[in-house]
Amino acid sequence: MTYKSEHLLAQLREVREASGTSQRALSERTGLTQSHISQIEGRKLEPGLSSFIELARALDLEPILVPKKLIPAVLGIIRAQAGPDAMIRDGRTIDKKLIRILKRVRQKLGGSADFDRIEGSLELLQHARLGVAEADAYHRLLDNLEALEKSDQPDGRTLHDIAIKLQHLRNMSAHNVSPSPRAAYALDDEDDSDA
Amino acid sequence: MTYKSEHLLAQLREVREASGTSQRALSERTGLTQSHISQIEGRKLEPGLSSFIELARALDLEPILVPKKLIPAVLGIIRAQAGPDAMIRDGRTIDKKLIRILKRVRQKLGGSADFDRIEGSLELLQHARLGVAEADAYHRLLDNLEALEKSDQPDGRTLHDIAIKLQHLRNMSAHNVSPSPRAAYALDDEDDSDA
DNA sequence: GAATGTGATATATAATCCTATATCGACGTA
DNA sequence: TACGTCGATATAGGATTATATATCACATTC
Repeated sequence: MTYKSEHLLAQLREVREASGTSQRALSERTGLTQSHISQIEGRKLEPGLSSFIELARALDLEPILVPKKLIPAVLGIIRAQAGPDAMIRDGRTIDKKLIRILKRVRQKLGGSADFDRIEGSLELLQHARLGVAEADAYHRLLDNLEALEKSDQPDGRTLHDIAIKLQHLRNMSAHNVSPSPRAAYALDDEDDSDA
Repeated sequence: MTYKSEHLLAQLREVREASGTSQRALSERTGLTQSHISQIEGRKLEPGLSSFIELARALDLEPILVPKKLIPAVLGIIRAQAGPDAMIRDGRTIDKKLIRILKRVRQKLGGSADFDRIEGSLELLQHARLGVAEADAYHRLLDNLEALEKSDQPDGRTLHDIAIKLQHLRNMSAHNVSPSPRAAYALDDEDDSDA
C-alpha cells in the first residue's frame, strides 16, 4: 500500500533471514502471530508502530529518530561497524544450510584442493564482518555453490572459480575479523557421519 | 496502551512543539488529520507505522533501525550535533509568542538598557544550537519573562536578572551559532504597529 | 509413506483513521 | 463585563484496516 515503510520492512526481513530465525521463532519472541509476520513481510499489511518496534527489538535492532542532516553520519557508523545487510555472523540456520551444501558438493565432486580452499575461506568468512558489497558477493558465491550442488553435471571448473573468488573475498576482509571467540562449529560436526 | 512507543511519540511531540508547528500545520504537511495527531500525541491511540513515518519526516526526522550495540555511538553523534530536546531554531509560532511577550514587557516597563540587552540576546539565541542544559535554561528564562509580563507588579530587578542570565547564555553559545543565513524576522515585524 | 518445519491464506475481532463537532484560551470591540 | 472570533487541542461517530485464530500448501528429512 504505502511505499514509505518499504525500506524498514525490507530491513527487518533481511535481518531475520540473515540471523537464521524463522517467522515462527520470531513470533514466539515477539508475541505477534506468524501469520501477522508473514503478511507484514509480504507487504500485504502495514504493521502498527508497536508491532514494528516489537519485531525490531526481537532482532536486536532499535528504531530511533534521527535528524535528517545527521543521517549520513549515522549511516556511516552503522556501515563501518556492521553493514545493515551484512549481518552474516551469528547465523544459525544459514550455517547448517552451508554445511549441508558443502557435504553434497564433496559427495559429488570428491575432495580436492579447491574444495579445501573453499572450506577454509568459508570458515573464516563466517566470522568476518563484511561490508555491503562484500556481503553481496558472498551471498552470490553461496548461491553459485548451491546451484553447483543441485546441478546434474557438476563442473570442476566452476568449483575452481568459486574457490578463487571466495579466497579473494576472504583476503579482502581478513583485516576486519570479528573478535567473537567461539568457534561455534567446525564446518564438519553434523550429527551423521558421512565424512 | 503499550509503553514501547512512549519515547518515540514523546519525541515527536517535543520536536513539533519546539519547532513551533501546530497540529493543524503538521496535519496539512502529512495528510493525516489534526484529530489523528492529537490522539497519537495524547496516547489515546497507537499510530500505524506509515503514520509514524509520515509524522517523523514532516518534522525533519528519519526513523531508522540501529543495531543495539551501536545505539550509544549513534546517540552520541546526535547529542553532540544537536540536542534532541534542543531544537529551538526554526521556531515560528514560538517566535511569535516571544515577540508578543517582549512587546508586553516593553509596554509595562518601558524601554531600558536591560530590555535592549534581552532583545539582542534573544535574537542571537534564536539562531544558536543549544545543548540540553542550555536549552533548559533558555526555556526557564522565557518562562520567567512570561511570568514577569503577566505579573501585576512587574519588577525591574527581575528584568535585570533575566537580562544578565540571557546574555550569559548567549555568550556561552556564541561559538556555536548555526550557519542559517536568513534573518526570518526582526523581533519587531508584527503586523500591527504599537511599537 | 509419516513427520517436521517453512511461509502463505481465510475469517472474526479489535483497532486505527477520518469526518465532524466540541472545548478551551487569547484577543479585540461595544 | 459581555459577546464574537480566531487558533489551538481534544472528543464522539462510522468506514477502513490491522491483528489473532485456524488452516492451508509446500518442501525437506526420516
